[in-house]
Amino acid sequence: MPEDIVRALGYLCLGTRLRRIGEQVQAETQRIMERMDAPLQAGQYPLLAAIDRVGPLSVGELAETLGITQPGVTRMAGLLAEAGYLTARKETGDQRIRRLALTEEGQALIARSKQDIWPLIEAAVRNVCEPLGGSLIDQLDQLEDALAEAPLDRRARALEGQQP
Amino acid sequence: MPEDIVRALGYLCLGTRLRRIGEQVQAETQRIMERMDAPLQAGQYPLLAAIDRVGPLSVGELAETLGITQPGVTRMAGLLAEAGYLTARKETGDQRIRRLALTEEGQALIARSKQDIWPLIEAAVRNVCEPLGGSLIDQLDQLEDALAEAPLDRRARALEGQQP
DNA sequence: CCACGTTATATAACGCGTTATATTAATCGG
DNA sequence: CCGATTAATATAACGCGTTATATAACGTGG
Repeated sequence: MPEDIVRALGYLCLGTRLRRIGEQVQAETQRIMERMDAPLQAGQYPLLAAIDRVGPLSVGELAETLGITQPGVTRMAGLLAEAGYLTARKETGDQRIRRLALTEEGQALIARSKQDIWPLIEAAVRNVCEPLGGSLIDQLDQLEDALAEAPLDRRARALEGQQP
Repeated sequence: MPEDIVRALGYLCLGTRLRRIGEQVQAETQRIMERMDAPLQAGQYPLLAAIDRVGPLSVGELAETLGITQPGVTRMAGLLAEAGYLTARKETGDQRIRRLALTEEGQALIARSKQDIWPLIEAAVRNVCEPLGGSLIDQLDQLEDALAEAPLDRRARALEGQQP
């Protein structure tokens, strides 16, 4: 079995490595959500959660809140609107601004997620992260090892039932 | 200024967040490399570095070593070959295997990178990471704050000259 | 009051990862 | 020794981020 070069290069490949671990975590999160019949991609929930938390937001405000660029928000919001979870209406006063709000289905989806799905995901991620200690690189090492030993969806399954 | 929802959601958005930080780190690394006239994308160097380290590798071996999927390697290797840094020749014996080796230019690029570029990048990343302490989430918080205060390329500029 | 700069959003093209599937070479069992 | 299975790579299509640029609405100064 060949060595993991990205891990071996350490600080030099930190960006590549964070992305790689992030993709892994997100893919495993996705598997948990599919098992819970969540209809969206894992990365789409933060947009809905932001609106749920502070009320209708513009495209630009969402970009800031989510930490991604404006074209990314425009596209993601388009998909969520098409799927029926978001509506847009032009701001009265400033017609440039499109204010995005949750539809009934959007609100229902968030309610269900908060109730049944997010606690499970958070417990699984917490479960894999909490034993970690030491420096960031050490912790990422340990995180990857821990994920290899037991992926999140397996941990989620093990934790089911003992959640509130 | 709206709150950062991905940060606020904590463990629930760990995957999204690691990807986001990884993209940021890689983009800043890219800026350092451009300033040093490095001809490639930051993410392409691990492939070359792997071959430099252990000699010519097959597509499958590279996928394992890099921790990405085989189609990703096929494409990246195609681009690097087109750019003149890699050559492929069929394995004598097993004609299915394409063994990838560095060209003269590839070797020269790696030599220059090892000499002038990688130490600078590693110093910059180490500079931003070493002050971090505490749990993984805390460390990622601090990492993002530290990057916001001074991006890697600025740190690299400050560190230039005092590198070996 | 309107031409011009600014702001908000949209569109286009690309980077780099993924999954699913096709293609070709090797191997194995009857 | 040939047909079926397995293994290695390639191709296609998509996800989700980016940068660069276009469009449309707002505000302002000559």
